[in-house]
Amino acid sequence: MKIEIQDKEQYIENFKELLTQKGLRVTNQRIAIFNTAFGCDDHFTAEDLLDRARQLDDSVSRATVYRTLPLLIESNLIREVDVGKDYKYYAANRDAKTFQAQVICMDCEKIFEIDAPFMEWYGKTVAEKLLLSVEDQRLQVSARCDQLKSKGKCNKVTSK
Amino acid sequence: MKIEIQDKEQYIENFKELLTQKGLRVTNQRIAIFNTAFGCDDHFTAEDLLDRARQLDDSVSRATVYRTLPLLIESNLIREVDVGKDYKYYAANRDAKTFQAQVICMDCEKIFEIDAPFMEWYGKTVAEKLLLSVEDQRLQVSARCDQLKSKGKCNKVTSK
DNA sequence: GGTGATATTATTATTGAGTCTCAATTGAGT
DNA sequence: ACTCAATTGAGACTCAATAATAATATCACC
Repeated sequence: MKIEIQDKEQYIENFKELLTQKGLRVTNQRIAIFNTAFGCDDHFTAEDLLDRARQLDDSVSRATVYRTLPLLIESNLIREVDVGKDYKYYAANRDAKTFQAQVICMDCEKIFEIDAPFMEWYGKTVAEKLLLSVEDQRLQVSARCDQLKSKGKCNKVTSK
Repeated sequence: MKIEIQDKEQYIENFKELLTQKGLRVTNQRIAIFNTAFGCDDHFTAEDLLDRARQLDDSVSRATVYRTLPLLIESNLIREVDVGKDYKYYAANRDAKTFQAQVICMDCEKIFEIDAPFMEWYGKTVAEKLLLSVEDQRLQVSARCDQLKSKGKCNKVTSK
């Protein structure tokens, strides 16, 4: 689909602009990392991103991936998803949607993100009662996909 | 207060019973770790627990703390609290209350736990729509205690 | 009380995600 | 093309947590 490609071109232009605006350089590595991250349809870890980015540019190093991730998050091109594991997941922000709830299957590690505006209000209310100002919040649901598996709909991921 | 002490005695008896029921031994180290963990009024990390347990019994090792923690959790004597840091917090379960929401102050790392039955229902509903069965869930709120600090009520913790 | 099989332990080494250092390289303005 | 500060990759490092191992304690039986 042509529109998708044009979309991506536009996003990469935005990314380049953001870099120059911040006085940062447009390097091959940053572009490779951006293209990889933004091209991912699923949730990915920093290590996933490293592996995939190296397929575009094998000079990309782990340090650069970790250095570029905050840039991509800050510019709202990707989002960080903490599901209580000891590593973080990330996902491309292709549309303007925000999600406040994450459901993760403990078996296949598939992540579902859900818009939960009520929850946002709820957490804010709870925190304000404690005289705290909310910085960030999320509903984190750990689940199992027995039903999905029995229907053959569970995309079991290769073991890590 | 005498009642408190009796309570604790009863809990320690429960713990000893659980150990023997599982065919595990009642060792000095396990008792020291239990006493320390159950005696903590605040939230503590595994490392905190190690330090404090060693004040009772300096032979307690880090590995034993990490081995005993799951036992204490399984027997419902303490609970694990994941606040999105790269280490976990724990807290004694002195009463039968369960909490579904955690508010953590990003400045002083103080943790507030709140009973949020609505949240539990909400998460369950969300997961079931995805054909997933809920294993565990929590509302995680990251906040700042500016108001508490300005009132001198923020118990700033020593820097880690 | 002694004996042996078995748990349990402390010590040490290792893992794994993420960070830091620093010499070498590179992009962008001139 | 030249310059120089920004950026890089490689590898050492951190820190929480886990595994491996060899020493120690405990229990059942005598």
